[in-house]
Amino acid sequence: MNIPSIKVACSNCNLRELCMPLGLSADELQRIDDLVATRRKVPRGDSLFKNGDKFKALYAIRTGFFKTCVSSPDGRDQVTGFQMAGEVIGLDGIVSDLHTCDAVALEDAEVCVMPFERIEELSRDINALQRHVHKIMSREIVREHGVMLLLGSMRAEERLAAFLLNLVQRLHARGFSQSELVLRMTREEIGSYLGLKLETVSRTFSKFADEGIIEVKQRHVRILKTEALKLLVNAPTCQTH
Amino acid sequence: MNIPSIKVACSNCNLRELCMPLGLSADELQRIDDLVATRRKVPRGDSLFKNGDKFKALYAIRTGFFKTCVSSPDGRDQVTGFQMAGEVIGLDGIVSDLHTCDAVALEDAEVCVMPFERIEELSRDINALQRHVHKIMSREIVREHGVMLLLGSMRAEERLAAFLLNLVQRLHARGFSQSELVLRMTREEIGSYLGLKLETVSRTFSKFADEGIIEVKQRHVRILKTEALKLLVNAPTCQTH
DNA sequence: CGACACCTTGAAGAGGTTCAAGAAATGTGG
DNA sequence: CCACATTTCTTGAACCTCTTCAAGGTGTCG
Repeated sequence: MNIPSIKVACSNCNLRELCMPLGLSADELQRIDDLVATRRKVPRGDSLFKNGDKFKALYAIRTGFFKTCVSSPDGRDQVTGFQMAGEVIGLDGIVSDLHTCDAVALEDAEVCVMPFERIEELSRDINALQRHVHKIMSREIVREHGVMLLLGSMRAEERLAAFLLNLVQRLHARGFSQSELVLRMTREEIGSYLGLKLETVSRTFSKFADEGIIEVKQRHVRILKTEALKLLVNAPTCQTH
Repeated sequence: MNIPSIKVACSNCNLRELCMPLGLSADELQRIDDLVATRRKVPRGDSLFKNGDKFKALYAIRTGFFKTCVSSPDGRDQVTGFQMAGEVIGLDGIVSDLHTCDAVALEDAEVCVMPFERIEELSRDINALQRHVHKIMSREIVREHGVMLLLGSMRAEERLAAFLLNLVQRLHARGFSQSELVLRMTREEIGSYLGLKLETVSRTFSKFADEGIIEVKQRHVRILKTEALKLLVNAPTCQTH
């Protein structure tokens, strides 16, 4: 009775409410268990998939932390997102049957492999799953709208403030602290995501620390004044008129 | 026999190959005709939907030109895309049942209203439609990755060059010229999309014109050296080492 | 024709980058 | 377990791109 405990099953996964729809019948739940073909471990630094890889599956992150990044023909690259437990990656591959970005584990990770054919098959039968898949994709579109707003119209401090608030908010939803976090990515990766150079990220961290808004020790960040960060995001270039 | 000619029908729409899947059976095609509930005219300057509106349908653009834009709580806004005939808008509304951006017609437009409930219903039966919906959403995600790369790592000239190339390429796919185009948006809207100020957009247009790469007369642009634009996009800050 | 929106151009200024050097942490191999 | 190599982070100073502010020109529509 302990060997079957290895069995991959959404029904008893504590992340289910993050990556699967709610309110499924017992029968539907059982069928969804079959969705996850296997699990796959990805050691820190390895890629789950790369630009150009054939698209076969979506991946639900069980543990660990990822970044996704695209690169232009001339070698520049851009981090398009950081993903944590319960989030789904691989959506970029659907349109052309090839992945168009790299997904790199920033710490040892494990993902649930959900073959896309099977997702499509099942979501024809289970309305809640169909709706769920649509929502996941729409959520990603809306998230990217937010990043475009950030990249297109915010200044360095606002970008970093928005970044920190977004991270703690997502971590908090997973039971972690609202005020303390450990960055899993380098300053350079943060900079790439935010459209800034690593020096600017570092300087801005220091500035926030000087102002008593946060405490920074390498990758350990403690937020002392959440309100100050929120103010920074919503009140741009100090217009008081 | 001429009143029914008003009937909304994908099966005899010349844009079908842009917004609908290929290789449908006659039967499937007939059922897809029912997808489009109505058409809706949107005069220039009006919104098709606004941030906060209830999400009910996706819209396929039949004629005209749209911009979509999001805005932050403090009033900044960001153009997230420009859409033309054959493209589908409204995907942002799926996740929360509310639209999270505005879709504004930049010229008199007409759209096909496709109630989302009906899309979901039909795509459970017609595999090609299901796959198509997934691809449309994935395509939007990939497009936004490209915009993030542009906003995060390109300089003004590269951004504008990429923007022009993208526009003509899409226009060309619709049977228009490869080298001549009429901008439907203001410099300010271009700037918002590209993360630049309108003056920078204007100056960069002038610079390209001085260099003989394009001709600009207000909103009329003629591309004289496509290759020069492509070079600008792929060869950044003149690194030759 | 006049009002309004849109576009262009110049000059000064700011925010972020680049280049450079050194400090701190991390990992590796003996 | 320590020493060394490597990666990551911080900070300063000079520079550059884009922005801001301002003024004038162009086009359009009632």
